[in-house]
Parts: sequence; structure tokens; C-alpha cells
Amino acid sequence: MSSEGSAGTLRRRTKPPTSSSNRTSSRLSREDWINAAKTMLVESGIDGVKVDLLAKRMNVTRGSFYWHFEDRDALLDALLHLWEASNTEPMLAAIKAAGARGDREDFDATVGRLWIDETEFDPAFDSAIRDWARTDPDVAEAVHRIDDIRVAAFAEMFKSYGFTGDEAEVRGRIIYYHQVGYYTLGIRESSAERKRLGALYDKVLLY
Amino acid sequence: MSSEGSAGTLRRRTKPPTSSSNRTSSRLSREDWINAAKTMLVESGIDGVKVDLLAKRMNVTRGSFYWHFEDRDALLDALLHLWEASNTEPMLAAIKAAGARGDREDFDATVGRLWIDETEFDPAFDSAIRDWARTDPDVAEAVHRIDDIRVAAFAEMFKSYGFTGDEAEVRGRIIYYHQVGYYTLGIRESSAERKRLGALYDKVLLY
DNA sequence: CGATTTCCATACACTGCTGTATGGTCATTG
DNA sequence: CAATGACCATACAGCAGTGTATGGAAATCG
Repeated sequence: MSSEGSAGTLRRRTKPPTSSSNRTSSRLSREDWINAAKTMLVESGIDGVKVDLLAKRMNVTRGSFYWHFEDRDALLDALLHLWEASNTEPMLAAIKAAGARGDREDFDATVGRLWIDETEFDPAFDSAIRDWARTDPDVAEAVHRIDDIRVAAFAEMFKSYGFTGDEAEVRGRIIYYHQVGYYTLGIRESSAERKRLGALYDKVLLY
Repeated sequence: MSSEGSAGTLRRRTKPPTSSSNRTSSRLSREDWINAAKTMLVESGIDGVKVDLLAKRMNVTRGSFYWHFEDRDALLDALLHLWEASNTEPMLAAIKAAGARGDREDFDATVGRLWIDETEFDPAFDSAIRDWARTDPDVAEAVHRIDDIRVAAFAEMFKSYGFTGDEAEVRGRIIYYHQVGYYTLGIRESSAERKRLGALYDKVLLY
């Protein structure tokens, strides 16, 4: 990613199991390392993802890491791919569902829910990746690509709500940019506060 | 900031000139180092701000740095204080001016201008500080404090536009969060595009 | 103009982190 | 049950970055 991390072409002696996420086993899988790296990325930023600290946290030595990955860049590569694969499909599905019947009453139950319970969509992961993108052009390209897709989905939703092309586009941007900013700032309002003002948010953003 | 950077109590042998930003002189001032660090923060993030790289860029050795600053944390401290001092007053003034006559026609000429010409307000600096805040609690506290002040100012503006207390608060958040997200994502739209959709943005956000 | 202060260079010690080489220990399979 | 492969420990080399000690040159002041 930073120097020569191009694609997922890792040469190793043999092939380790690419699936089978057995976290409880004493032996670690490639996915275990990636998941630990994700946690560390969220906590400390991309420069905080260091293999020796990861190994210490997982109670193994770095020898394990360098069997599963060619080098540190390969891990970062895998992290970015994990984000692309996991953190966009659920959101698109929800937006599509919200616009399906063209009824704005569905919005909170489909899209809004994503940012509340945080089970399908992980805003902290999103935010951490976005930080990373600020200083890494390759990551920035990927994030931009995903952002465009998400905004387009919101624009489609607003079209099904009856807005014109241009206004649907603008409203798509506003609701998405607002959501990104909301989490970039870090939410601190109580759930009572959010519930009290929820209707007003919908009024401004949706109508 | 990270370990023991508490306040601005630096002990040095004597007192160097705290102002007089003579960048053209062959001798460097404390402010020169801070400004260079700011550039580096925007380019590479807080972990990219390293004293040896800074010295190399300024064509001096690290010996100079350790005369002006006690350690690296002192520089980061100064960076945060620079941001608080420089990147909030102009914005508050503009928002206040926008709400002064209670006329929404003034908005683009006062507040909107800030994000366009980027002379008084520096969005890239803002964005870089916000990244830093994600992984540093002390910085997060400072950013939260400033954000609250800015949102409150926007809410006041909307009150002068005739909105009720709650709706003014919500609209203040929306327009500010949206702006933060806008720059967090990284703007790519052409100025023609922005001009074409400008009226629609105002319609949704201001009316 | 001599003396003090300001600013920077040089050299050194030290730590954190990466990557590599190699051997050991389980588990699995023929 | 011997052999192979999967997974990890150990040890080493090396670089990047911080901080410190000290001396030297340039500016400034009495």
C-alpha cells in the first residue's frame, strides 16, 4: 500500500486455509490476523497497525505473521479489501429497500437503522479507513469509488421519492455527507436527544 | 500529547523570540517549525510529523529543533494550539455576519465563501486535525469543544432566519456536519458543477 | 570590541519496528 | 509410523527516528 503493495499476489511456501475462521483454536488463521488488524486500525490509525504489537496482543511471535503474510503491506492490502467487501453491500441493500415502495416512512426502519445498531454496517471502520485515505492515494481511490456508489444509491432513492434528477443528486449528497460528518465528528448526543430531534432531521433531510 | 505533553510549560535556557515570523532569514524561529509541521500534518498525518524529516526539509539539523522545543510532544502541542487560535475565529465571525440581518441571501457571500477561497479558513488543516483526534483523546476533547461552538453559532444563525429553537439546532448540525463530511470525503466536483447545483444546496439546507 | 546570548552542527546512545533465516513442534496423511 | 506440511519460536541484521551532550559560529549588547 505504501511502497509496493500492489495486488493480492503473495508467494508462500504452501497454501494456508483461506477460510475456516476458527478463532478459538490455538492455531491462528489469516483471517484472525486481519480481524485483529482491523481492531487496531480503528483504535490507533493505520500507522498504529504494527506486526510486533499485533503479535504481542495475540500471544504469538512475529514468526506466525510472516508465515501467513508476505509482509506488512500484504496485511494492509487485505484490510482494505475486507472493508470494500463487508462495509458497502448491506448499506446499498438498505438504501434500495428504502426507495423500493417510494415511501419515506420506510427510511428510518431501513437506512437509519444501519447507523443505530451498527451490526451490518460498521461506522468506526468506515471512519478509520477514511483517515487512512487522507494520506494514501491508493486507498483514497478506493474510498472515492465506494463513496460515489453510495451517493448514487441515495440519489436513486430520492428519485423514487419523487424529486427531480438534480435535486435527487443534491439531496443524496447532503444526506450522505451529513452522515459521514456526523461520525467523523464523533457522536455524543444521548439516545433520548436523538429520538427527540429525529422527526426534525427527517423533515429537513427527507422532505 | 501522546505521552506527557501536558501544557505549554517549556523549560529552555533563555527565551527565543515568540513572534517575528522571518522565514526569509537564515535563522529559524519557533513559528517556522510550527508552520512546517502544519504542512507536514496535512500531507502525511500526525505520525508523519517527524523532527528529522522536518529538519531535512528545512535544510538544518535536528539540533535546531531541540533548541526551540523541548521534545516532539511540545511541537504537537503547539500545532493544536495554532489550530484552535487560527481556524475558528474567522468562521464564527462569518456565521455571525450571515445571521446579522436575518437575510438568507447573505449566506453564500459570508459563510459559503470560507470554503471556496480558503484564505481565512483552512479546511485541509481542519480535516487533518480531525484525523488526529480520532486516535488521541486530548485532541478529541479540543475538537469536540470547537465543534460545539461552531454548531451553536450555526444554530443562532438559523434562529435569526426565523426557525424555532429545536429546528434551528437541527439545521445547525446538518449544515455543519454536511460541510465536515464534504471535506472529509474530499471534493472532486468541478466549479461549474458546484455553481450549477448551488441553488439547490441552498434550497435544501437553508429554506 | 570583548562578552554573552542565540542558533545550529556533529557525534553518540538508545529504542521501536521490520524482515529473514532457521529450527522445532504439532497434526495429518499415505 | 515415518514423512510431509502447517504453524510458531528464536535469533539475528538492519533501518528509522528520538533525545542528549557538546562545541562552534553568528548575532547582539554592554
